[in-house]
Amino acid sequence: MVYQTKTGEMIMKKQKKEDRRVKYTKMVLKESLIDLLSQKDISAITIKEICEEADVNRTTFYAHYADQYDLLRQIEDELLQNLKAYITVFKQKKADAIFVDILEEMFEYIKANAKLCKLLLSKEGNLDFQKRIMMLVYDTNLVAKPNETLKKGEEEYVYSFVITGCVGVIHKWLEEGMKHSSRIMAGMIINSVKNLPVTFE
Amino acid sequence: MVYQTKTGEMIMKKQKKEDRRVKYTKMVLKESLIDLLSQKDISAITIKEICEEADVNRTTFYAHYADQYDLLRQIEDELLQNLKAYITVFKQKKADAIFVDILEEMFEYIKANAKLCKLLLSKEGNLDFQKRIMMLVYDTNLVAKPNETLKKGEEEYVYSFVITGCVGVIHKWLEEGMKHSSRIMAGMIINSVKNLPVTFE
DNA sequence: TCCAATAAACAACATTGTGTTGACAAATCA
DNA sequence: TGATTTGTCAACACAATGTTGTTTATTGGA
Repeated sequence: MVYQTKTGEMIMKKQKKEDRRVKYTKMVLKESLIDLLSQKDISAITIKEICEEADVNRTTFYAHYADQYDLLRQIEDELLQNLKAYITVFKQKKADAIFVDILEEMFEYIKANAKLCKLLLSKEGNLDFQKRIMMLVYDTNLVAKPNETLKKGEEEYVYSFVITGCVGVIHKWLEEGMKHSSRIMAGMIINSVKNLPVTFE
Repeated sequence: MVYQTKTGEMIMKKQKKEDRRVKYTKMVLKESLIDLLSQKDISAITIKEICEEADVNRTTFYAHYADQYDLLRQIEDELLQNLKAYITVFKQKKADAIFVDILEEMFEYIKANAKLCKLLLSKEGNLDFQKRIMMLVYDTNLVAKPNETLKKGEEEYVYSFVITGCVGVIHKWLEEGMKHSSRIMAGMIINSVKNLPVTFE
């Protein structure tokens, strides 16, 4: 058996091993769904449609995804993973970055992927995606050090408040065509939360 | 023609005129969908299923709703309208109610409808519903008087921040089985927002 | 480079859900 | 009661679904 090595290696191999055809297929299917999503709700999109637009056989679709929702989920995954990687790289490159810098960078990334982000956060969007953004923020330790004045158990609620609040602001920013700069938006959030019983970074 | 009167009267009549049979049909269909929603995602629920569970002919379903999503939307509508009415009545009954009282009452209402609220805010839930809750909060003037220290345009973002933040807190509260009392939750939100550049009531 | 193993893509299939139609029965309300 | 509305049912054509076995492309080792 080739794969009887360390888990890490296995995963590495699996990633590299993706067939050119598979790569292409997945790419066009993703593009097709994103395109259709800008026209109508995911529930109104059929697999037949996605495949016709992508010029891929329907059977091929089923070989990779269970349904439209599964495909969307993987699109979301990709975006979130890329964002995470982007922030990680930024943190390494600029070790002295403070919270506002990282937030600004986050807004920049969202801006660069505005079309997709807007779709995923649109009114037809899924609450699960919002939750996963929250988990990401949580994981990357953007929000930290709950104030000691808080009772135990309360801090979790303040976290929820802040993170969902941030998502709401991002959403509004996208909807209004990103009129303000990333720096201004980052500053606005800092300003909103600076008096909350949590501190950052 | 009977209905050639003032628009107001027409609507009144239309509302009152709902047939008992129609009422029953709509009721069982709503119950059926809510029941199915606790088992699986709305996208996996077929109209056939809903009708079988409700023991209603599929044709009858189509007489009232376009699809599952339309039915769900109307369930949401009903919940939001009832909440709005509930708060309005409370405000009239207790004219000296301050913000924390109204918030508490809101949590009480959500608690009384916990099963449905939880479903609608679950990870499969729709962002549109969240947005409509926000509109409701906005309409009932729960959040008011933006601080004059804010630049124009910024206040809107703080609104978004606060309201989505609140929804996040409600969500977490429901998910964790409503361990804290409504009063405590209301206090927690007040505590979170009291230092924000907005005031309440 | 070539060959064999592997996996992807495809066309055709039966199945299922959809949404609509028209005829009929039951319930409503004035 | 009698006119009207609404629900029911059977049947319909249609479209989307998910699975079958077969063909074709890619990869990695000799």
